[in-house]
Amino acid sequence: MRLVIAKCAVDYEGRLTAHLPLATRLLLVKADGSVLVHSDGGSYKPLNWMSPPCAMAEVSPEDHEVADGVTTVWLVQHAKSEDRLRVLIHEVLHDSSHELGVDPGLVKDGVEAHLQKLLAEHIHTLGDGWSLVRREYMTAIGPVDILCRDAAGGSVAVEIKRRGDIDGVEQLTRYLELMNRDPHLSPVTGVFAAQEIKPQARTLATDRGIRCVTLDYDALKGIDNSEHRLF
Amino acid sequence: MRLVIAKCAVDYEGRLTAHLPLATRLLLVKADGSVLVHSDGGSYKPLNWMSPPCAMAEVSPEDHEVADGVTTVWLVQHAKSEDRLRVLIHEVLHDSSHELGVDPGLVKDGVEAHLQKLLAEHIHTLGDGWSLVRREYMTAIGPVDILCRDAAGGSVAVEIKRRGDIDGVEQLTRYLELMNRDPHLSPVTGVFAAQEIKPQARTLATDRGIRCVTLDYDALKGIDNSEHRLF
DNA sequence: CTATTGATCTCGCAA
DNA sequence: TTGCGAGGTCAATAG
Repeated sequence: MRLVIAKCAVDYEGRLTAHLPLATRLLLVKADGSVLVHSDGGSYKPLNWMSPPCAMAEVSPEDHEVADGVTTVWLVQHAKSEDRLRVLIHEVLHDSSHELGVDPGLVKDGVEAHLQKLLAEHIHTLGDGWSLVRREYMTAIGPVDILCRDAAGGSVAVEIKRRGDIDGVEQLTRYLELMNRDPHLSPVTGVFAAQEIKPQARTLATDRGIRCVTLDYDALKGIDNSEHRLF
Repeated sequence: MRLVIAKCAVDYEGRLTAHLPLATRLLLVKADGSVLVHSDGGSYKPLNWMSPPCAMAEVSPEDHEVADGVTTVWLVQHAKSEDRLRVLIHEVLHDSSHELGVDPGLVKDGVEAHLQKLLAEHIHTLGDGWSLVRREYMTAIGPVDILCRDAAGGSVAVEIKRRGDIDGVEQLTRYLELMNRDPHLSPVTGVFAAQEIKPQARTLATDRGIRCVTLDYDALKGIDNSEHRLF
């Protein structure tokens, strides 16, 4: 990893065109050749960047650029597209390189995938006698999060969100419409499950005969832990 | 801006829980107090981070952490939520600070707003004899990107996306439903225009009688340039 | 202030 | 490889 603090201007051409006027910024060159241009504020998103796979070459500035005070030009070209970045460097204030090695990576907990897995494993929390058919049940317009059967043997499509919004209700409605046209599945009822359900989404869902269930992530994890302890 | 290369482990607690095992990484502390943890690969997204507003404090490690080899702990606390980041530093390999000043910011060109402007100016690319009524035509549920008339004088609502997804078709459908209730406008047909249209979106649109058009940004720009050359 | 929507989205998973 | 949905989404804009 190479860290450069430099007075520079940057031009990007690719999916869009973008330009950064002359200022002092951090240029970060990673081991895979990718480049990030960061300012001293904003968020974690760089002002400009090039994603891997790409290659960086230091080239000589053109005459008019030399006249403007440019000393070096970094030309960063994406390997599989026409995306390219030109960094016009006027002055280098810091330049250092460091060996970091491969990162073991991030361990996450608490996102929707985990909710889905937990609910699938404990589908009976939706009702006594309920059973899982499968997760990510594929339909022509996309996968339903969970397909299961209620105590009476009726099919139930479950849509899971971390935050239950109107979009999620629309999505589930589309699935239900489609699945109810399939005589092998019909009738299919719907359950909208989320850690938090917005009032508008709840109203819309209820109006369409979709049951709303608020999920308690910690409680589900608790069930999971206590069941594991049985072994 | 402070740049630190250090052997460290990181724990995040907030909207989710995440952990980074011990490894050598870049710690980037910006002027607003925000912190980014970068590895030597991946893309522009940090492995872990804290967004402003937040405050960073160096605290003493606990006894068991000292036993593990921790020399310093950075505690980064978000100002308006319970989000916090703990960086357990084992060894500092580089540490430097730099004054960057305020950044003038990025200038962009080629996003959805430009597509809309270009298509409005060259509405005849949708069909001979077509004419623009207006951009951002206001309805009770929001603005339709473009309202125009076809050669026969029929009203056409155009929804523009950079990438055509199912959401965009749903949006256009809602506009069409509403507009077709207005006797002054009805009948209104729909055009779904995007640089790239997903198969599922195309299927849904076609099923609803909405025409799909793939936009070529460079071609539209080309038309624009060649027309400018006439003056 | 909240709500909506685009993004050079990025990232991960599954067909 | 490609497509699709989630994201600690972020960030800009409208209401």
